[in-house]
Amino acid sequence: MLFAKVAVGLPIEDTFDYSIPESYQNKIEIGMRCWINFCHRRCIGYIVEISGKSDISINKIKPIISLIDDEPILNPSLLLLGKKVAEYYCCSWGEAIETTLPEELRKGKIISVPKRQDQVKAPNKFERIIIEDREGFGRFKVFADIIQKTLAQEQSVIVVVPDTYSIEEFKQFMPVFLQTQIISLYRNQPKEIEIWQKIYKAKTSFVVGTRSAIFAPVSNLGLIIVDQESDPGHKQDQVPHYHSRTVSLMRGQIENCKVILASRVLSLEARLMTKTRQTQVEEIPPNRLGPEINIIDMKKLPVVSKRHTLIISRVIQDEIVFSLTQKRKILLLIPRQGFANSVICSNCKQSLKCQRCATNLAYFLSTKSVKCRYCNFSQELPKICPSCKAGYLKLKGLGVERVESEFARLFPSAKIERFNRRNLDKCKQADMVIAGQDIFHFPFCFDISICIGIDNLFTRIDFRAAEQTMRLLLMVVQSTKDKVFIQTNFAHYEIFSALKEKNPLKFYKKELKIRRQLQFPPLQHFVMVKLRGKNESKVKTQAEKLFNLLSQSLPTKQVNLLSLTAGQPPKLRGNFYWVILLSCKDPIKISCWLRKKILQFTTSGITKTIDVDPE
DNA sequence: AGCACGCCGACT
DNA sequence: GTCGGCGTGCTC
Repeated sequence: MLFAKVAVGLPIEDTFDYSIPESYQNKIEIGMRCWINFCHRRCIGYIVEISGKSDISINKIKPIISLIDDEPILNPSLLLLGKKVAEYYCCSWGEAIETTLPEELRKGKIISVPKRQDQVKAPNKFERIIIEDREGFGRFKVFADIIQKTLAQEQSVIVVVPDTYSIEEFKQFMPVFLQTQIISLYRNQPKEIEIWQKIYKAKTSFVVGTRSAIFAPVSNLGLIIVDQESDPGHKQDQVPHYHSRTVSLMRGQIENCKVILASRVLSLEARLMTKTRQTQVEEIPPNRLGPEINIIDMKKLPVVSKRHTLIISRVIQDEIVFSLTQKRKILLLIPRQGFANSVICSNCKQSLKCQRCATNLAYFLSTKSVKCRYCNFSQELPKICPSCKAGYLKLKGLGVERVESEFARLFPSAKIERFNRRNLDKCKQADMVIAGQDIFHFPFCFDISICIGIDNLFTRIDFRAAEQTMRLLLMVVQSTKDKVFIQTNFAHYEIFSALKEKNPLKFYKKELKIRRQLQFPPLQHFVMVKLRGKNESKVKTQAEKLFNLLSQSLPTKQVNLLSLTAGQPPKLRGNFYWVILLSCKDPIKISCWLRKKILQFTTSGITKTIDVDPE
């Protein structure tokens, strides 16, 4: 009698034993998919072990219905990677396996894969390399050299970038002979299965893709590059909430290969790694003297009138006029969407709220509508206040659309273009480009850059707010030749003096010190347990109950239970949220215990999700 | 996660 | 009496 241990893509801890019918006994291999009857349903199982015995009583064991694959579609190292991801990110092995696979394969689509030959691999070792590219794009030359060497040794390369646009960008920075070898990979792309299959079959491949590409089924892996490693696009927004940086290091260790983490502005996580001896650090210095940096203190500006608050200060306005006559290229950065942040009643002072979320609706001029930034709910702008039926509605908080219309009025002769990902060519010819943070996905360079409306980026109650703002502003500095203007009400903040002194390291040193004092990431890992449900008070009481349960049974002193708070925002898409925050040195220590606690804590109407290293 | 089982209230 | 609401627990 032969038994297979099978993992399923459900949030359940164990693998399950199934008997293997006679006809499959000499065909079955670890890493194949099969159909099984599980919990009154037919579902897909992933074979992770084959054994002559089982600890489960024989009358409970059901047979495998059928094998889906002729050959394993998961090789041993990908199975092991799935296991590590599950342990670290606190999900089941089956769930982790499923995130490594394209959707059609998770649904049972049959594909043919060749028999895997034993990998003949040059002796390699796990190596961690960190590159900070302060030049802006100089790292691509370094990448091209090492990629070429790796491919020449008949080893595969995986490059992970934060979004699909960056795949194209990466391609363009490669020399032509490498460009032609690139296979783009991202979830739900056309012909995803064919491409996946092609990568599986090839002896070596050069894959460039978004975060899921870290699971590409390449053979003979020799190099992983995580580019723009500090970009939030590297974090998966569904369970398991994995991060390309973390998974790339896991895979590098399993497959004994080089892992390069690179960025124009490194994350604090990567910065901390540079302090250890096992990490090789390379810095690409800027190839020119940086721009002059001007911090405009809005508190010191004269108030013109209460009605007309100035969008930009006089200094900046003069600078723009002058620069336009000199035909210099201007960037106006305003990282806020829409026309106005919120819509407030002049009588009852209530702002328009989303029906499904605890959020303010923002006004969009282009569609003359109000929209929720979280759930995309939108409606026409009401004429009168819906809550008091009196008074009129006022627009508050400037967004990019308002800035655009104001600038068109202020500088009628200038060619102003609002940046989006489809009008690159127009932006290249414009005098002035108005853009949000997404501008930095493209290799633009400006003479003058102006940053406004950034105050609420770093005053957010989020421990990463300062770091993220610094990252954005440093990217502005890197992309500017002559002058940078930053308009703020908080000119005395540390972040600005570090920028002005051109000493970002001063900021990062201090920031790391604060994180160390508070025992925050990257020195500790956060683990977030989110509870969600339709009934507000029930979510709250259950969250309190779970919090108390956890506090009574903390496994070791290394695990800290930090807080129980309402979600941010507290209501989203009709669900109320409560969040329990834990911290620890090593998530693996926490996840097994946490999963058990949470699995035994079942309450109907409430969904729990775990996010390790939340953004 | 799904889905069956079981325990209570409303109703022909 | 019994239909169905949802809370609880199991899945090889």
